[in-house]
Amino acid sequence: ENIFDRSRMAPKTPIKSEPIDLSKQKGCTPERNPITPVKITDRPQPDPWTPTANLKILVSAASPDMRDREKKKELFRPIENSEQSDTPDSLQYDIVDDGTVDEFEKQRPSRKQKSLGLLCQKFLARYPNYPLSTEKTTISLDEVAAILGVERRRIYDIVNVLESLHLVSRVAKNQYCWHGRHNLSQTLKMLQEAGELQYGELMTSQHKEQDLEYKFGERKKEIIPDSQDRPLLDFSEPDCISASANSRKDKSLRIMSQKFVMLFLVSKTKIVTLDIAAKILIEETQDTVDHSKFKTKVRRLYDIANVLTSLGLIKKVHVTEERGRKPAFKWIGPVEFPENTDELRGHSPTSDPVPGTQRGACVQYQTSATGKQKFTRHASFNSAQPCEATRRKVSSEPNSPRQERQAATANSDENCSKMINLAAVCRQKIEEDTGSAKNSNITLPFSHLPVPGDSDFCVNPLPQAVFPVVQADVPNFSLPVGISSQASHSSTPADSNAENGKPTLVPSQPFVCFPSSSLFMLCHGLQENNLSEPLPTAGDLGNRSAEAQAAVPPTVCQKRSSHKCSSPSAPDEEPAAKKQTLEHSDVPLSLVVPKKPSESPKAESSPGGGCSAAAHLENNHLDLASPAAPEAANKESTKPFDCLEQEKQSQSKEPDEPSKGNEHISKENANQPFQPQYLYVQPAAGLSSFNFLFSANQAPGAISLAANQLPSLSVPCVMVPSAALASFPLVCSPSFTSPLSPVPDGPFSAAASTNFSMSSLASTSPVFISTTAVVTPKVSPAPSVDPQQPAHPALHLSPVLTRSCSAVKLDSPVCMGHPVTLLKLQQPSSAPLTPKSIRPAHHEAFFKTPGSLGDPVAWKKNEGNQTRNASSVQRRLEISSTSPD
DNA sequence: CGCTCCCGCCATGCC
DNA sequence: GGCATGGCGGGAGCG
Repeated sequence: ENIFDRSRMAPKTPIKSEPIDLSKQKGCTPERNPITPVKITDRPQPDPWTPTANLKILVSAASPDMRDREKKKELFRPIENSEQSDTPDSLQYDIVDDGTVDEFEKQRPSRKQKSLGLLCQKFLARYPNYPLSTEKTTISLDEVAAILGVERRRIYDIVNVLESLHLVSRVAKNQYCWHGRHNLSQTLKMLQEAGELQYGELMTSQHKEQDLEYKFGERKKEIIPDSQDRPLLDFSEPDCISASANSRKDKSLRIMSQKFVMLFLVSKTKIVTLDIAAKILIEETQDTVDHSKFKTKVRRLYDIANVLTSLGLIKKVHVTEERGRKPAFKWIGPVEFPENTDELRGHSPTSDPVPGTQRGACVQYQTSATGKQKFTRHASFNSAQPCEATRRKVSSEPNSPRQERQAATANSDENCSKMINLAAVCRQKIEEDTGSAKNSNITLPFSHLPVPGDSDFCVNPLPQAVFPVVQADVPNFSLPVGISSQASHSSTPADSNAENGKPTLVPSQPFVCFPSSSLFMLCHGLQENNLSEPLPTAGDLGNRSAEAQAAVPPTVCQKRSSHKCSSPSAPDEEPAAKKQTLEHSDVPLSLVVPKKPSESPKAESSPGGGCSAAAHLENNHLDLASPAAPEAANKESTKPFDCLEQEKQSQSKEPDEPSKGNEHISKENANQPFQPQYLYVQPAAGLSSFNFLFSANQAPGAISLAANQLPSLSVPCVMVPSAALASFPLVCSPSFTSPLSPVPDGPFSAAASTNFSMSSLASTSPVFISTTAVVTPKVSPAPSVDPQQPAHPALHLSPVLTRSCSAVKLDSPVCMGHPVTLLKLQQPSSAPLTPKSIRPAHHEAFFKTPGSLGDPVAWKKNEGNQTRNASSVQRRLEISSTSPD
């Protein structure tokens, strides 16, 4: 024990680093020692803090209780130091304590020393933030309780909150599995998305507490009936876990924790006061809010807040209002999540626990290196969780059994409010569907989250994560083909490939809308710039390329996928994407396009017929692009598409926002990213009733299909039945595929992509499929700007992909993934596209900035990436055209 | 004085 | 019935 403590002590000071984690395992971290002088002092003192130390030790030996106390004390000290200080005071502080009271203290450690927050820090210090995927750390509640010197009850409080964020998962009685923060980003992303669905509007609109309260109350009741009970996100644990364990009733603390986090994520200000949060949470749960309940809720929130504070996700602040000063908490964790959490991870280890910093950084980071890492990690991650991984994608939830259950339930149930859960559900479904239908491969990347696409709904993001999508996308194309490709990449290069893949395909598409009945849209995401994030690698290149890619995405994606496999290029691309993000974050996408895919393509190739498809894809994208593409390169090409879309949009627009969004996007895109382009396909042969729009970006695949022979298309989109639509304005499609897709595994991932089958379509109702949310990126620039875009055809869309990744699943039956075959879309190339009006020049004008979109939030422009994209969904597709031809 | 929130009773539910 | 969980709220530490 002594040893243990010591190590800890040393580190104390520097809080930042993750000393904690390391400490325990590694012992002392070098860092620490050096860091604080203070420590040194500490060290010198051997074990005994106080003169009586020795005596104490003896006593403790005799008495377990004493021992515990001592432990506590010691433990606390370190922690306190770390926290409180950074300053040397800590030493003094400690010393003082020791000296003064010694025993007394032991007996009566100050309340602070016993706080849940400190306890949680101690707890966290025992485990690495980013444990190797391979190692699974199991936590024994009894053991931990004993070590930390607290009753088990307290450990439950901590673990429940950690579980809500997926830092741990329950494996069995008394046993929890430590996952660390690898999935934190994803989890947060999911929560953000879920939160937006639930609270987004409210928050967006304003923070006012009251407003919120009211709104929430109303909404929740309306919307979320059930959701409350079940965890929005389930995090399930690994498949492995016994399902039985979970069976119990939902843990309110866990749900509460998630909701609480959601509030932060949705909040513009990132500050949430306890009373508001309590009210909101109470309302959800119950109608009656009596004072006592309120008090209880607040107490719980304190518990949760303490843990979150220890995690470095929030910090306490005070908000002064009319009524006075109110306690509140501010979110200091990551705001935008790349989908990949991984990035962070990579860094994090180094850095520390203090989340704030890192996280914030995350976004920024995205350097190539990071990106790579990410992927890699994912891969590893997946591997780690084999079972699940396969099925679900990694990202989202690892666990499966539960999830499955939930999913199932959800499906059946309907969970309710769909909107709310929609995203999640959709995702799952998609996955499931795909899986079942296809292979299961689907694994999709989705895992990330579904990104919602729309501005409204989806707030988030899409971003990065997406990548996986790509893969998915690929698969989409044609399974057969896709698969091959996927497989290949998966196998290969693995990460890179995967990454590439993701983007490629489908990136993310954002969503769909549709009012009109007969239309069917497919959008790809565009990627927003961000998306790309996934791509880590090359950073630089990436930027541009990414942008370029973004524009191109679809095509690119495909290419990528293929490329990836084959070549290195892939990596680059990804990175690029990221960069884009970084750079342009704002911009989402541009339409343009891209082309280029071919560049690398090939390699992978495709195998046979299917392959051919794949191959085609590339070609296709070309095709797609072609019409546009060639131009695309120029950017102008896009126009046509735009036109179509616009029209549609106009029609569809129902949602105003969307349109706006689009516009915005476009502008942004202009910057660089791509715009999403869409191809409008007239109903051709079989589709009589449907019109299709493909996003140029993604389109490739799809299109290609049409053009080519693909027997069936698989689009990574989601389909929604019109009926469903009615209720909802938008649907996002996740790009399924993509999302995370780490897919390394391969097969599935590909599978993931959804296919739509005509049958589904049959309904005539309008459907939208989007892959990515991309939406609108800023197109405009393209024309003029060529600079960016032009660049890297190779890139591929990655960015887009990313976003799109998040797929949405629909609960409704609608979704599905059947393969659709659109055979006919004729349009192979450009023709279809149409351009109705493209406004090239204007595009910028058209596109509104993100801001215009409704959600400002989304806009985080910053890198933002992701978000933006999401919103795009609705947007129209405007593309700028530039001069195509 | 009031914000925090520790502490532990006790309900719930699995085994 | 025993045990693991975890809801809950009294009431005390602390600023």
